[in-house]
Amino acid sequence: MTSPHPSNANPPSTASSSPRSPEERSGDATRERILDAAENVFAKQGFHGTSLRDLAEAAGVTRSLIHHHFGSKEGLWIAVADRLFETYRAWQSSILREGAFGIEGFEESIRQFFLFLESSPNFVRLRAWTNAAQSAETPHRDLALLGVDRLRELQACGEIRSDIDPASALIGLFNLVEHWFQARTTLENRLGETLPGNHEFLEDLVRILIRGIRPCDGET
Amino acid sequence: MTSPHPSNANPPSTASSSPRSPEERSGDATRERILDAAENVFAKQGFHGTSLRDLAEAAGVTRSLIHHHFGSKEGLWIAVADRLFETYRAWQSSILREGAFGIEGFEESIRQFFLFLESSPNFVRLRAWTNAAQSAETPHRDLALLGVDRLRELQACGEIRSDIDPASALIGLFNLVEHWFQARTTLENRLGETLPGNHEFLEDLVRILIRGIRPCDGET
DNA sequence: ATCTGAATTGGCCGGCCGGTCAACCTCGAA
DNA sequence: TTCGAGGTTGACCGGCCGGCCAATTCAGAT
Repeated sequence: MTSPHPSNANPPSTASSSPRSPEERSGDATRERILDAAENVFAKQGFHGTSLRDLAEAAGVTRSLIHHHFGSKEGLWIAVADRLFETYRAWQSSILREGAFGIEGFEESIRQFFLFLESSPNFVRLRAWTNAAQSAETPHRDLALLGVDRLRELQACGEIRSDIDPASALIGLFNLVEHWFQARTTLENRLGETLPGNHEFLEDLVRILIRGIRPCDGET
Repeated sequence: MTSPHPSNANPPSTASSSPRSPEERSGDATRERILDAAENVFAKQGFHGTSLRDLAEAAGVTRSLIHHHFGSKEGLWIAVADRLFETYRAWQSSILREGAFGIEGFEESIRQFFLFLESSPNFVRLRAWTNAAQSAETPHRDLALLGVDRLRELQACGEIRSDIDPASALIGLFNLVEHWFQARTTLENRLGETLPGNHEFLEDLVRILIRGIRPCDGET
């Protein structure tokens, strides 16, 4: 954003903490309000299932204002996706970089990723929409490949069985956790009370995956 | 001004531009043709991303004809989904009922399900859309619960470790396979040539899952 | 030959879509 | 006090949407 006067970058009214103030004329606050509302609506209805009028009503603003701040419906969608994905990227990066090494680090990654998705239903649903549309999406090759490298190191140390591709293990981890939340509604319909709770499933999943990728006794 | 005399205003009888096939006047054949085309378009673009005009053009018919045969856009969507889902149901049923017993039967189920999804990309994509929309969908509780029972029997025989919920194992199986195909495009962007091929991933997946759910030596 | 009913068509409708525009409001800088 | 820039609004546009309908075609029964 090009600002003609960057020297004085104070918030306009210092004590505007009241959330429902009708004199909220701050562009930044309005942007945030639109983003928050759009995130919920887009996550629920997808891009094509959502109209600009839906978004304007949810945010309590006029259509023109959305266009003023985000240029177009697609611009708003991208802004929503970028914000959600940036949160995710930061999370994943911290998991991969500061996570403990060894097989315990792998287990911890599963739990962390599970808890993150559990706390971000909008992210899960937006991912489901982009999955269905098979949209290009930002690559993040670096982080994914970093994860594969981590597993490859573990494999070299004999912590992971040698007869599987580390990429398969990584994909399995991410797919299992992500699809658990994406398919939860469908699974509830099909399994009813037989469906495990979130934490029960997480523990079973960790048990299965950890034993599944470890070498057998005496195996290198 | 619109002419209020529709009786003989503009006779379009002379020289119809597109010569339709003379024998193609069978209602059933047309229905099938519309269903086939709609399956491809819906799978690619989803319900809200597809217009009746898209569908008519893809099927080579007029909009009115679609309305005549299926009542509405939603009726066509449901017809497409029903046809795909019925194929899937028959498959799953045969897998669960005639599949070999024992842990080999479980392994065989993974492979069968994998091959089925590999051969039905439209089914995979339609499932992705319904997942994202979290639409109700037909329950099929019976088949899912039958699978859980199968695994519970195996667990009682000591073929499956006792410290996991059979439902978790079943969900893991289905989620892994289905999400592999649903997320394949995204994974290609992220992993590039590091992404395993279909069959390599299937074999790794079987290895991980089978060892992951088996009891340890000496364990009941 | 005639009738009949389903298959099929083009044209039309009201309504919603995303987007644009000129104006208005508000407030801080000059 | 003036001024201007950004925030905000409502009205408006052309176009596409799903759906509806009267008219036409045609295969097969009578």
